[in-house]
Amino acid sequence: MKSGNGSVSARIREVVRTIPPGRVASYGDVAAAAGNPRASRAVVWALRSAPDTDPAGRLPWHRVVNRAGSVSAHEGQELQRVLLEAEGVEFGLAGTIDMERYRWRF
DNA sequence: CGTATGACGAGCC
DNA sequence: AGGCTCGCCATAC
Repeated sequence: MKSGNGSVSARIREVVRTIPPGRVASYGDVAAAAGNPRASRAVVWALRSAPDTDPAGRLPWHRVVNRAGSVSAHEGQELQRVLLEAEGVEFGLAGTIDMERYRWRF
């Protein structure tokens, strides 16, 4: 089954949808908002599997970065960065985001 | 139930 | 700074 709804993964996706444009959140933040501050890997799994399960759900996965404020996407890191910059998120020379400034507070 | 996967996080060297 | 190990979690098979 699609890992279905009602599951933690579904909850994670909802949390991610809560992140407004121009804001970012770390995997750990999303996990915490979903109920488990240590389930960052569950978030990875959820986002890793979600795209195909919610083509219409448009999950703003690009707003989720690692704690260091850098893009860890397995692919499409450029796309992720472009999308974020388009929303107003600035990247440092090291390719990192100022989490203190753009981190979304749930 | 045991093993493997995954875009993490924190710690250690 | 860069790289590796271990811990945590949810899901799939």
